[in-house]
Amino acid sequence: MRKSEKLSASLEDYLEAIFNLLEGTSVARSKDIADRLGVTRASVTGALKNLAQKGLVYYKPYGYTTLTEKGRRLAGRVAGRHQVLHSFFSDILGLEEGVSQEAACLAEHALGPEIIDRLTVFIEFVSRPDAGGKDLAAEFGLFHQQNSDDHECSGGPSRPE
Amino acid sequence: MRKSEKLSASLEDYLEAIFNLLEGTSVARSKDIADRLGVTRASVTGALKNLAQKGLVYYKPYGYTTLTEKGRRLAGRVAGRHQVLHSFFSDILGLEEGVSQEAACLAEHALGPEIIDRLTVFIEFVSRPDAGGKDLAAEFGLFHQQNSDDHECSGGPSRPE
DNA sequence: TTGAAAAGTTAGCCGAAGCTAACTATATTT
DNA sequence: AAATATAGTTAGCTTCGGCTAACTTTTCAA
Repeated sequence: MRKSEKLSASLEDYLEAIFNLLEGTSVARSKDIADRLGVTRASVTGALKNLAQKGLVYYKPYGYTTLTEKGRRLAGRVAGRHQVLHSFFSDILGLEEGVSQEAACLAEHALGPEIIDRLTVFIEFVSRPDAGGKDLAAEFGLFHQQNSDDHECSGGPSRPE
Repeated sequence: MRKSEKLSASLEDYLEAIFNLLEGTSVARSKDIADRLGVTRASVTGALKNLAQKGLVYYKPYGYTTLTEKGRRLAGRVAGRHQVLHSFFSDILGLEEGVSQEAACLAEHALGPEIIDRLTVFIEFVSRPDAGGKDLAAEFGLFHQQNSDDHECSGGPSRPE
């Protein structure tokens, strides 16, 4: 029962998608997973077989797909990482919803537990009611705004890159 | 000259490695790139051809490899992302050197310019001399330490995972 | 109830990025 | 200068994770 061999980013994505679909009352249909991840149904079938083989989902061709206990735990952790990152990007850095979500999706596979744990504590720290009588996020919002005024030259979106 | 088709994480790693090697007085030998990235020399050859084809490095079999102007710019940006992330993990979250480096390596490919820019400003914000008379990083260090005492149960490293 | 539409599966292909093994070129040592 | 060690290359294989096209199963509506 050890190691679990660490999932690929791709498989983590599938697991997380299933987890989220199952939460939203609806059932985890192959089509929905495909849509959510922007892949074809065929790819989903492949991934499900893979996850089933690893004991993370119950899979039966043409049947309902659900998570095993192990799969649910793992998926929950992935979703948790996502949540923490999203919260940091959104609530603290004050980035737009879309940007925050996308970045959280990408980064959630790259960052290990040490980072996520520490970041969690950091968010807690910054959000605690008595932060020396200041709201750090709000304060940073101001700082950032002033700062961007300094650098903004014309009106267009910066960084054509 | 547009799009540049966005490099894969792997190719960004090669580019960054070459960039770093070239900075450290030494020249970018294939063997060194291989060692640094933990891949075989054969893989390096493949990557170099690929990068050359994209106009990012000058490559001649058995010859010296250097960056083109375009390659240098791009590599610099990647290295910059790395630096920003490392600084955040290390200086603000107070994570160990090793953990910070590793995480920066992995995350640097996932996060877009919006995040990196904003994070840069955030670091600046937190590090500015007059942060309401407080050193946020140090304060967080304390907070985190107390906090971890609460959760630490036995003596061993947490999260056997 | 039957027949089309939608969902799911299968087979076979592709590109990326690694690897090994065997080869070639360059460097170093004697 | 010849021999050997080291660096670099090539060819061919593997795995992963997508894709398309064609097929099967299920669902649903006439």
